[in-house]
Amino acid sequence: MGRGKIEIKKIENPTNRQVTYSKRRTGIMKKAKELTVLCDADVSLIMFSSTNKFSEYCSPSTDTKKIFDRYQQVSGINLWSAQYERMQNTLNHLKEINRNLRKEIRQRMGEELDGLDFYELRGLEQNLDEALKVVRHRKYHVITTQTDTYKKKLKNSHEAHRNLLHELQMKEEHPVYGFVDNDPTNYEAGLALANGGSHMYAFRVQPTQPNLHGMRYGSHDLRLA
Amino acid sequence: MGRGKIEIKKIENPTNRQVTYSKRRTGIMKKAKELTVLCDADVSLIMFSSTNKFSEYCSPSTDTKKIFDRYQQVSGINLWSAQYERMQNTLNHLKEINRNLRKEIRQRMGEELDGLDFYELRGLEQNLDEALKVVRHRKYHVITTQTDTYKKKLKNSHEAHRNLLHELQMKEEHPVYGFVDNDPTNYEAGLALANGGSHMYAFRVQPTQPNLHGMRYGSHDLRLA
DNA sequence: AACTATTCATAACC
DNA sequence: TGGTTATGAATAGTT
Repeated sequence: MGRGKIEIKKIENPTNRQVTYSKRRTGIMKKAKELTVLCDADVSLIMFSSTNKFSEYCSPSTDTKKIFDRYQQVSGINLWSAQYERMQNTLNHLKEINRNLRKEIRQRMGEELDGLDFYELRGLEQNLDEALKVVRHRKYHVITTQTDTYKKKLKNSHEAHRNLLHELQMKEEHPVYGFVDNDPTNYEAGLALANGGSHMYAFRVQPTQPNLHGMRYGSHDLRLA
Repeated sequence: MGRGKIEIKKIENPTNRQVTYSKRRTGIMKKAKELTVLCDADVSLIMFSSTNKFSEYCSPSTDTKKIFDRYQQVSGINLWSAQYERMQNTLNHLKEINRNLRKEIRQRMGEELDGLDFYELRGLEQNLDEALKVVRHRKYHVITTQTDTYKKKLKNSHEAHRNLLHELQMKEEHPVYGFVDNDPTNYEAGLALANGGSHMYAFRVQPTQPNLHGMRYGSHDLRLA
């Protein structure tokens, strides 16, 4: 299709090559467009000339990235750089660690003990025993500290109340008696008064069944493992 | 270029469309090849028909992946960013879960309890307590089972030994006495004999300090967290 | 899938 | 590069 038939082999003259590239590039692009329109196809055409000049055509209905994604799915070839694989490995490694962590937690909850030999069981038992002691200690510490805190708050509250009454008494000359509970041992009731409600129930040790569903323990998101 | 000029618009007849697609596909592929050879260019051509049939051409000197990498560099568009981001998110999510799992384990070991309130501590305590019971029970079960197993092994060993002696006695007429320990309660010593060594030490409960470094508990790979 | 009349792309030239 | 044109290639419609 030209003034003469040509052999399909590399054009050695760089200028000619460039000219031909230019002309044929527009030609193939036109073909790509026509294919897109006539046949309702998705086409991606990427070209680099021998001088590394870049041109592309892509169907208007999509974009190059989408074509690549489809290409990946269809060809099964993973186009991604090594980084992708590295990430995938990291991901799998994390999942593996995750599985192990979950297993350890389950074992620490007394589940899935079948795989453990005597020594592991003994180690786990000792570990749990130690932990239990520490947790108990901590629990007592917390309840004691909080009790102290509330005692102090109560004391402050009493004082504030007293001062307020005193002020009122002074300013309005309307003394109000029989209102303040001065028993310093009844701090729970005093606190309820100070905080304006039954907030203190939160600190009463309730003799309920162990409700671990409400606890964080053993309730992690399992979707990704 | 056919029996008549056609308008460049979607061919509504699906059969015609498919035929045209097929013809033009080979045409454009030929063009791509020619461009590659004549002009020493790198070309990637990807097509999806309206029926999602996939075909591609790529210059032999390179491959689609390389073309995509070059495309990325030249166009500045990061084709993987979305996927990459998704993976990154998954990764972060996993890491987060991982952190939480580790934290839970540490708390189950009696560490890092500062953030827990009274109820959480009480829940943890109860949970540990339950687990401890189960683990203890399992430990006893294991030691009992293994003791039984070894008792049986010992018994078999004794029997085998006796039979052997008996055979020797019968065949060679050289009776050997004073060699067999027939006390069935001394199964540990008997087993040591049967197994040819001090293997049974492994089942003596040693009064050592809890050596948790040797245990799996709390010794996970922390590099990725 | 093959044929062919026709249109189209383009090689050589400017 | 861009335009012109003779020529071969591609292909629409048909079988």
